[in-house]
Amino acid sequence: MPRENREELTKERILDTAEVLFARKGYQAVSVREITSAARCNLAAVNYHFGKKENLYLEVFRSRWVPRATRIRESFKKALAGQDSPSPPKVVRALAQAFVEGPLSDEERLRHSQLMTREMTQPSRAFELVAQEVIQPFFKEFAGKLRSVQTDEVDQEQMLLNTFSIFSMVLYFNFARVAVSRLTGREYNTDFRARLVEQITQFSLQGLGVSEMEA
Amino acid sequence: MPRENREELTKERILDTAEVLFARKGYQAVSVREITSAARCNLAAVNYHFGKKENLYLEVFRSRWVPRATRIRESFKKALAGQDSPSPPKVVRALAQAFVEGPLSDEERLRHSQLMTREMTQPSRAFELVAQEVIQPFFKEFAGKLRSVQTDEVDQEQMLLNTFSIFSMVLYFNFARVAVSRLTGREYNTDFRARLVEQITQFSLQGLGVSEMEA
DNA sequence: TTGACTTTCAAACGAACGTTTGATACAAAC
DNA sequence: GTTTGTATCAAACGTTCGTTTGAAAGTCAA
Repeated sequence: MPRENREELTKERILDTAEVLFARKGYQAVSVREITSAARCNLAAVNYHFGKKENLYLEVFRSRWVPRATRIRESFKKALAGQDSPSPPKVVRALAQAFVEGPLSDEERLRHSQLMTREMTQPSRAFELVAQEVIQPFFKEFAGKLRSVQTDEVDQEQMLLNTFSIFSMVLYFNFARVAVSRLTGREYNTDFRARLVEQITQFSLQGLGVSEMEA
Repeated sequence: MPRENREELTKERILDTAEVLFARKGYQAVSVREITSAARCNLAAVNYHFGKKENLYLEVFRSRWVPRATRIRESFKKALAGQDSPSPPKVVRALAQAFVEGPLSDEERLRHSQLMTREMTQPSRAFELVAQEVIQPFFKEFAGKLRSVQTDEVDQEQMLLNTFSIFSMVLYFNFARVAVSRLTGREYNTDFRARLVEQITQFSLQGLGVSEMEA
């Protein structure tokens, strides 16, 4: 096995494992030993490849979280491709689908929103990365696509707050899925996810003051 | 100083300190030494009064979080007192106010929603307590007050999902206040909180399909 | 085959962790 | 005044933590 492959394999395995564990338990609750033994490599590998534990956490966001956020965003874009000014219902539905059904696996979605929620409740150095490279651009793009229709009446702050409102649902229905499943008594499967997309879409559209019949 | 007072003082001081730190940094990220030195007592006090660290965490929820949730709920009830079937706008506004302006101080609100968010993303033994004694009853009460107006059209699951949608905003605008402040460029002060109540109320009412003019 | 370089490994480092211990101080009961 | 029970304390317990070390194994160019 060539040198570059071997190096990559261990490093990548560590990143994959670390992301799962950090998302599930949080930074402090995961030990380096737990990561390396789950990734089937030596304890010293983390320090060799990443210098220290904190750098590994940051690298998880750089090399795993951000690309996944990009995939979600691409999925959102693709759903609206070929329409110069898509109607609000289409924009909102595209958003909800990208986040709740979207291109990710179920485990990936959970991981993604768990890591994000952790950074929002307790921002670390990774939050800068997340805010600058992902959230802010995406919010602007989303607000831009919505504003193209409902121009003058709604000022920029209102639009931003509306985006937060929609986004709060998207985030909540992902990270709080245990609680949601428990309280609704419904399993978190394909059917229920479709139902959640419906809920987010309809509630948001009405929240925005847009008739859903425009679609 | 009498025996019972002295005992209580230390124990209560530990609970107060522990709640602040657990909310801010999470269970694992807070050490017993950090708690006891911030509470100005001996290291062994935690084990003497609570047996072990995990019991202290649970007791924080029992003796601090739940009573605070009750205060929020009472505030919500009081705002609707004397009205046998309050209009949806009044119900929703009462909810938003109870959570965003409400009877708590700003720090208390942040603490409250941070602890809650932690339990939703990563349920511990405290989640059972929170779900059974607080969330479920409150959801039922809230849904009941809303349903009294819009009876037949909306089934129970729909009502529950609507409640989740509203609740997601309430939670989000509290726990993600750093991110919200950063992205809106607005300080989290009295004015902005009033603005957030307005946002949650209006967005939710429209989301529920209720004209805000009914108020 | 040698030498330079990269990666892996077992072992150990000091520090910090949650918890226990036994002594001490103190208030109330007899 | 002695006994009983409670609360606090400094000190130490064994364990686990993140990190470092130096040797071993491996790759590849010269």
